[in-house]
Amino acid sequence: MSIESTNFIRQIVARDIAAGKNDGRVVTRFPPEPNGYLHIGHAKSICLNFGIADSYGGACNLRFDDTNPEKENIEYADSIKRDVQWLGHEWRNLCYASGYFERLHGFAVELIEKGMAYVDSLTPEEIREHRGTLTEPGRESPFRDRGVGENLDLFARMRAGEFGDGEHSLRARIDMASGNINMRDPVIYRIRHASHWRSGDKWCIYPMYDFTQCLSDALEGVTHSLCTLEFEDHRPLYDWVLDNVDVPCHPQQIEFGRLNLNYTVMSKRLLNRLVQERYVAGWDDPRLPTISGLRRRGFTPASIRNFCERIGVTKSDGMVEMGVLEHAVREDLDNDAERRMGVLRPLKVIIDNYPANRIEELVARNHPKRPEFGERSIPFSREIYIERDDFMEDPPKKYFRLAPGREVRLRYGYYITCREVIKNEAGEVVELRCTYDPETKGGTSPDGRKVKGTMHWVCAENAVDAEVRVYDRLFQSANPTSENFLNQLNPHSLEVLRHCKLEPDLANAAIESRYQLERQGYFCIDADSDALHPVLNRTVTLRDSWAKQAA
RNA sequence: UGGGGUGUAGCCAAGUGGUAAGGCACCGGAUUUUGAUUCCGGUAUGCGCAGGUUCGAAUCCUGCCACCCCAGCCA
Repeated sequence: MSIESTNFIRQIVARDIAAGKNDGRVVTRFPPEPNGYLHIGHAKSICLNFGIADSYGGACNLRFDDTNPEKENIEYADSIKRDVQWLGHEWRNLCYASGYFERLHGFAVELIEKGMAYVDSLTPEEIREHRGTLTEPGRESPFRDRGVGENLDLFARMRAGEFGDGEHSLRARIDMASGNINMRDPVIYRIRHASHWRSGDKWCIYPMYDFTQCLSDALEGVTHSLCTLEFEDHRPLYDWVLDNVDVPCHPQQIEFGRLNLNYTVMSKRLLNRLVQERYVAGWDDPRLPTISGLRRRGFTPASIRNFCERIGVTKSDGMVEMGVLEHAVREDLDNDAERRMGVLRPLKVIIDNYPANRIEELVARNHPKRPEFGERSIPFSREIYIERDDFMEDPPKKYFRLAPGREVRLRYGYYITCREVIKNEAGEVVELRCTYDPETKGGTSPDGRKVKGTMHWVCAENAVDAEVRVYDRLFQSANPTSENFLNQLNPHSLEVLRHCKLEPDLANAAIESRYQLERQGYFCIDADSDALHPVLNRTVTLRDSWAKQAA
């Protein structure tokens, strides 16, 4: 059920193909920096880039934009590859900006030779002072007019390691008076005596983003270089570099709005803090909007792809409601997940007129609408568990679950009627005594009498004891800001339920397999499970019009 | 007082001069052994605001307003 939308970027690509631009080729790339884990916002970019390549017979590269050795590492790079693949995409080439370091250096030399770049010996602070402000032009560096020979010599010595970090930098010679601050002689190389996760200690000068991105794109023959809105005013620089150096092609940068999702944060910096400072259990904490977190939570790749398709791609920066993502998983899992029964907050029910030693097997469908999913048998006996919420001693109007004297249907089981309520000394209901109607096996009565409620249940004797982790939004605020986000954490974002009772079939469920627990929601078997003790994550609840009505 | 963007329903989003698609959410109703799913129906006399052009404007013009991004040797 994948919808292929059109959007302004696809229109540009289609138009370019029709016009014969780039000989009709389409090459895109997804260029993450390996300094953190991917999140749902990256998924939007991944789906866009790979999706366009797919539908126009092109190719998409995965390229690590690894020009800042101090922040990057291989763990991040590995996680990125894993996540892209899990989402279901295949890159044509696996590339690294660091793989272009030698050629990038050559382009820098070319710029110097043309008098379009110079070695500046101002300190970082002085450079900042010279840059001017948003409303005032910058001032030229006293080193701006150094001769080509001197620049070449200094740049060579920068590379050779003769200088310390920050002593010199290489700057593009553009326009210190430009209204666009990115054009005020941007630094394109800096000295950093740091070892790089791929190139080791080979380099002590590293190219900056603006110099690297456009040239990497050109070297890979990228036709459409898609990035987010904040790079819009870098585009003149992107084009300047490509226009002034001898490259095989000139990719077109196109910007789109990044994804914002309410009740969560998407910034890598903030996510990193949540992980490093232990507000969550790791990058794959199911409460996080990271790909690995969503995966552990039970989201499917298809649901994420459909979500990305549905929210569209535009230049307006909007805030998408979490409900859209939730709808996407429900839709996918409703179709694909097998059904089981499980009781999260058990209440014991004893069926007085059912023989004490008898256990019978009842037949349940694994999916209400897909017979090919088959059937399973579930045990039934005198003692069962039902959900505490499914009983009320003094029910409100329109409540059609169990109550004193009421008859309900046990799904795939019998009709039972509540005869007696057993309480402890504190007055809490601890047990129900019921009777069943032997004529209603399977859930229908020969006399055709109607019962309003159908409830899930689990046979007490054979139930599997499980831990279930139920999640709520990580933040209480729809739009947590970087200043207040720690204060906005939702203290109830994780609730661990122990001694939940599942039907026996679930004892052997595979890690990462997904089920619908009928009437409750979709759940995913967590990696913390062991043979005796499954752990489930609740991905999302079912829609619940009763909860809405009761509230 | 600089530069670059964006404004269509509660949220996303089509629309490219011919009379406001679709999705999510929401509200009705039907079916239902999951209060689920599914199915039907409803929800902008209105497109940031004000003028103008035109037989006709969300689309073109003018002026305003609001919001977002930019002053890392981060990406």
